[in-house]
Order: sequence, then C-alpha cells, then structure tokens
Amino acid sequence: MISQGRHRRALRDRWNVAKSEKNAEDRKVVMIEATQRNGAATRMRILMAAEGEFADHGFDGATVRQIALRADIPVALVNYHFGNKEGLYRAIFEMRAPMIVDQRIAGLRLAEMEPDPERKVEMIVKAVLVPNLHMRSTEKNSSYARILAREVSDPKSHHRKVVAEFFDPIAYKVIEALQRAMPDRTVEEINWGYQAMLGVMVYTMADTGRISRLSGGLCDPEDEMTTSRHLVALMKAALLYSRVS
Amino acid sequence: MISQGRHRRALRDRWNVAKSEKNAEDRKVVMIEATQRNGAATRMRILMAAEGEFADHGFDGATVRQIALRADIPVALVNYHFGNKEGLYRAIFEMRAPMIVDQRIAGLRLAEMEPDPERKVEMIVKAVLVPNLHMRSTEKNSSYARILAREVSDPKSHHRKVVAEFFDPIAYKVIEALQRAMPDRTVEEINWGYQAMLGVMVYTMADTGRISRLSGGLCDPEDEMTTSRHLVALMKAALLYSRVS
DNA sequence: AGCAGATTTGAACAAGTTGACAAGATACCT
DNA sequence: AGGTATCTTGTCAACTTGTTCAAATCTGCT
Repeated sequence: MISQGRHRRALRDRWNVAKSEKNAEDRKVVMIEATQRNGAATRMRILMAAEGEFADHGFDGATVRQIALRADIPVALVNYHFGNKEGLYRAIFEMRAPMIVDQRIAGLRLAEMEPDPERKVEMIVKAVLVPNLHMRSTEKNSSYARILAREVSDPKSHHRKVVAEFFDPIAYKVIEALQRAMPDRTVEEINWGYQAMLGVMVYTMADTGRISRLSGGLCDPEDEMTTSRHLVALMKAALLYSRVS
Repeated sequence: MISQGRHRRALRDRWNVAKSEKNAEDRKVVMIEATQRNGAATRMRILMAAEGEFADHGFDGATVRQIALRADIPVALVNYHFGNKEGLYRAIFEMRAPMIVDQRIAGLRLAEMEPDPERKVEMIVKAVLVPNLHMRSTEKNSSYARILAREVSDPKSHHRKVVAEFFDPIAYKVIEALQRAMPDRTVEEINWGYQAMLGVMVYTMADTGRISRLSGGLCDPEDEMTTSRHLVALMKAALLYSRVS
C-alpha cells in the first residue's frame, strides 16, 4: 500500500533510463533477432503479439497475460519493457503511425504537382485511402488497422489523445490540399467531404466479414486492388460532384 | 461446480416465465415508475444505465458493477433481470433496433414510388442515413449510436451475432432497392456503394469530437439538419456519378 | 388474512486481472 | 577476469471481474 507509489516510480525510472540510453539501444538494434537474449528483439515480439490481441479484443478485452502467452515470454517482461498496459498500447502507435503518415505526405506532394483539378482531387483521395487499405491487406499489419478503427469510436481520454497526437497534423494537411484543389467549395463542404472519406476508409479497414457476407462474397476488403479502385471512384465522385441542396 | 448448470437453468427458467407472463407484465406497465417495487421499471433503469456504460467503455470495458451503480440498484438485480452481461447487452438491441429498422423500411417504401431515378437514389440514401443521424442527435439515444459503431469494428461481435441478426435483413432490402434504381451498375458497384454509405454513417454517429475539432467547430454532428444535408449530398453523388476506372 | 410468486438485497464465490519484486542469467567494457 | 548494467524468470499479493446464493420483502389474488 504505502510502498506502491515508490515502487511504481522506481520502475518507471528504470524504464525511462533504459529508453533514453540511446547508445546501448542502437548498438543492439543492428543485431536484432540475432541472439536469444536481446532486449530490442523481445520488445518487438511483445509488440507484435500485443497488436494482434488488442485488435481482436480491444484495449480492455485484451489481457497482458494473453499477450505474453502469444509472444511466448513471461508476463513480467511486458511490464519491464513497457511500464504498463497503456505504455504497451502507445508503443504500438509510435511504431506504426509514422509509416502511414509518411506515405500520405508523399502522396500529397505528388498531388500538389498535378495541374488538372479533377485528377488532383483523385490523387488526394488516393493519398489518404491507399496507404491504409494497403496496410489492411498486408498480413502483418492487418491487426493495426483494426486497432485504429476502434480508436475513432472510443471516447476514452487516453485513447483519444493518441489519435489526435499522431494523426491530426496530417489531417489538417489533407483538408488544406482539398481546399486548394476545389477553391469554389465552402469550408464546410470540404470538411464533410474529408470526414466521409475517413469514415469509408475506417469502416472498410475494420470490417470483420460483413461486407463479404452481404455481397455474397463479391466484395472482399482483402483484395486491395479492387477495393481501392471502388472506394477511390466513390469518394472522388462524392467530393467532385456533390451539391448541397 | 456441479450445481452451476442446474442453478443457471433454474434462473433462466424463472426469467423466461417472468417474460412470458404477459398478464402480470402488462398490468405493471401501466403503473411504470409508480411504486418502489416494479420489475418493468427497474428493468428499464438498468437498460438505460447499461446503454451509457457500454457506449462509454465498450462491452469488455463496462462492468456490471458500474452499471448497477449508475442505475442505483444492487448488482444482483442485473443478473436477475437479464441472466448475464451478454443478455443485458442484447436486450439493448432488442429495445432499439426495431425503431431504426422500421423507419428505414418506411423510407424505402417511399423511395420505391418515386419515378425519377436520381431522386429515387437520393431517397434511398436518405432512408438509410436520416433515421440513424436523427437518433445520434437525440440526447437519450446518442449512447446507442456509439454502441452500434463499436459493434461493427469488433470481431467479437461476430460471436455475439447481434448486428447480423438485427440489421442484415434491412441491409439486403436497401441493396436490392439500389439495384432496381440503378440497373446499369454492376453488383460490385452497388455493394461498395452501400458499404461506403454505412461507413460514413457509422463514422459520423460514433464521432467523439474529432470532426468538430478538425473543422474548427464548423461541422457539428449534433446539428442533425446540416449534417444530413451534407452527407446525403455526398453519398448521392458517390452512388450516381462514380465510375470505376 | 394469508398464500404464492415476483422482486430485491447484501454477501459470498471462483476465476482471472494487473503490477511488483527479488533473484538469476547474460552480454559488454575495461 | 571481473564488474556492471541490461535483460529474464517464477512467484506473489492485492484487487476486479461476472455470477450465484439464501434470505428478506413486497404485490396481487383468492
């Protein structure tokens, strides 16, 4: 009871020291997955397992024990490497978010160079949708896509901060790009258009089989190419040809 | 251990008897919220509290104790009235789903009578979106909207089967209506269009403030009228004017 | 009034949860 | 080779979880 606070602080300190100790860390990264005993390697094993469990059961549904079991390591290692359950959760975003954000920024840069307005809008739509849909269909990252989908419908404070922290900046960039591409539209129209795009994307990424079931197997989110073509076409039309009555 | 099965059956039987005992039930409904001791009234109190808790924390995140606390009743009453946690969860859908489904069916009937193809599509879109968006903006039902959003991104819901049971039938009706309204489109196009519509709807319903934040307060899902106009316009354009490359 | 059944209550249970720790094992540097 | 910091391990205690129980209380009917 009395010592709980002290113990927690001690652990947190040890952990932070380990994190900031860049020298040792970097040295080990080069030999990742080499020896049996390697902090960076087990860290990654835990992250992968956690990603799967969080995707399948949500933050509250997933248990640290199940994650440890899946990673085939003792439970205590999770707490050693990530402090606590929430630290582990954030670590997943710190690992994955840059991947998506960088791809989107690259896509936006390409779109900026396109002179034709219609093509430009199409390229912006692609810049937003394609990176995520690709991730969805990739075996290893499909779990992260489902975690992301859960986030948007979760009002919990610590969860919300994660989304805001990692994805709000790129969101503003996309909205600005849309405004430049369609200067005749009101700011409301642009914003609702962006939200619609996000909604379609998240819904597709999070799908757990309903799309395929309802379409009699005709539509399959796993089929990245076909999914992208249909969704891009839909959202391009929505952005370009919608008129608010 | 040994008696667990028998006890559970006994409880379930008692519960079913209480449910089918329409005479007693009906008599009590008239005096709902009247006396301190009233099965139907406490049932409703628990349902309301549960709706809020499930919306805020998800199925796993919500605890029966917190629900009981919110409803200001002892914990055991939850299990008495609904059998178990999942029974309580399903009861929420049994209460809310018919409301939505009926409104959609009515909307589809109206659309079916419209001769102009473009207007027909618009009316189908409205039949799908408006009932849910209206529910979202109603104070009392806003929690249910978030529960619904969680459910579609939760693979465990597959196990709970509640979405399929309550909403697949009406989904098929909508898809068929779209097919009749746009006979030149492929089945894939129709299906992806429907999924996009659902995605936009669910995303907007589940929103926890991000839409307003990103738009600088300009777009507000609480404003049912404006939200509907924008989303309907977007999805109408998406369905009517999209061309897969 | 009195009975029977429905409802409520507080307490308890078993299973499973997180986070903690001390002791052991390993790798790296001087 | 020895010291030091990093990493691993098995085990533990404190706490929550969903669910159940037996007894108390109320309601409507005969």
